Amino acid sequence: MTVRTRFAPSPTGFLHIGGGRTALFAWAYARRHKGTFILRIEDTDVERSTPEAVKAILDGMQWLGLDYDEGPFYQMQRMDRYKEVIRTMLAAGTAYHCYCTPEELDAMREAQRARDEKPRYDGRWRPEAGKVLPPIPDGLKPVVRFRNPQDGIVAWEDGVKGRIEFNNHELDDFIIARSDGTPTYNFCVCVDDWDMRITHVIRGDDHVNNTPRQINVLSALGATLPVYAHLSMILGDDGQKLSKRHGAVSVMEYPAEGFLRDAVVNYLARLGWSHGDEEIFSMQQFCAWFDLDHVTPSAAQFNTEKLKWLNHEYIKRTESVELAKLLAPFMAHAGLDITGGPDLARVAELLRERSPTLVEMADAAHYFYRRPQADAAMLTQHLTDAAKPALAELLQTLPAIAWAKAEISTAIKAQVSKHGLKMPQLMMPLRVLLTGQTQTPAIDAIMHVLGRDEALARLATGR
RNA sequence: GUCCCCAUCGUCUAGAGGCCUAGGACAUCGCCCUUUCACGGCGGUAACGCGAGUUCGAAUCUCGCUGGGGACGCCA
Repeated sequence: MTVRTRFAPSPTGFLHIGGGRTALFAWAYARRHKGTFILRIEDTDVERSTPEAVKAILDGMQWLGLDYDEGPFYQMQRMDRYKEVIRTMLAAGTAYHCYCTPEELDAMREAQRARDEKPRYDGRWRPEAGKVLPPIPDGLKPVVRFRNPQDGIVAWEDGVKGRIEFNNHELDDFIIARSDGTPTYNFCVCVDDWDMRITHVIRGDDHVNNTPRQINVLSALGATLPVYAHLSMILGDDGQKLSKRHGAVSVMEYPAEGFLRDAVVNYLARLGWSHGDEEIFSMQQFCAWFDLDHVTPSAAQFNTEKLKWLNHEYIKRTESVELAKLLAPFMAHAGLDITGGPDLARVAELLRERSPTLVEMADAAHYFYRRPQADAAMLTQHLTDAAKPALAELLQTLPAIAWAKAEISTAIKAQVSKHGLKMPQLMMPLRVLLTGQTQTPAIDAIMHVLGRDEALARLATGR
């Protein structure tokens, strides 16, 4: 039997980081087993579903590199099928009409809560042998409820949590079709998973409570049950539940903040799953390794510091030409025109060791494309009287040397020793004049990349 | 309230009864390297929530407690 997994988001917002990881795991499981990965859009909540959200989810998955083999299927386009199944269930007696109004249901729940009971439908419209049902109210459209078994237990061997069981009497007869005839989530999922021959349902933890209901429906339908595997949730950096106030919760905020795709995927893969001591691995490697056995059942806290570290590792491993391509949009976004300046790949090469993200790299690249503003205090501090003669003489010698890193370094060191200075005494003023900063890569490398004319022009301002 | 789930360093985790005086990674601290800051190298601090039990032996199994989380919609 070939493995078939699915990712089934509801299009009510962007693809958040938790959904991204769920998709990643479901995808990886399919890839690992040479199976099929299906994308299904659960848009039966017409009120909240939007085309923009569908696009946002598609964009998020594409950025993560999660390709699907079938779909996207839209539940709204499968209405006829759901209604057909509801008709057969009604006929088979595994579902029935209920004429309770929402107000009636609210009152019922309230009363139960007041009695410290678990709120659940009391079955007043559930047909039983010998039971007399209430008279059908005029002009009221009924909902359809699933006739849930009242005895016994529903249990399954969860792919990540192990055996989980519920008592059927904890469950009530939930609504499978609204009074307007549209089917509800817990029902559509069953029909879809059945029709799409899903073998492994890998989804968020919050669905554990839906699982026994879905198993019961599937059983009533005579369907074979998939394997269920519930992934624990991802908490924010502060240990709190992820929400809008937690900064980057949308997957698409990560590329915007200068994170590399592979780094984010790698990081997500390690949240709740591990392969021994492996920390850095490719997507391909992940697919080869991924298994449910090593998915942790406990919740994981997102750690941006570690993501940054990983991102930096990936930046350090990226070819400078490739890095320049990734960096270019961030330069433009920072308002830096790189045409006419040094080759961006050479700049990236110098900055990669010190830039955990592309945003930070672009930020650090400013002075290569824009002359620094002289900071009076900084100059006073570093451009000392002791350094000035050395600088003046350096300016005399630089025009004549071969413009290569080693030659530049030699020329600087010559002045350092000739004027009896310590290295930093000349390096720091050079650094400030060249970059306007005190923290930069090596001076000789910067001068080399800047080019002789530009370097001399900047140094001349300190004379 | 009821049901369900979870529980190893600050964080992500290794760990499926002896290999654990609990390993790795991020963060943190110290030292080294050094042309500043980084990078890098070396080293350190730091955890099995508590209590019973099973066993010759428990981070690993069982039970209880405590603490977290989730679900209880004509939302998904």
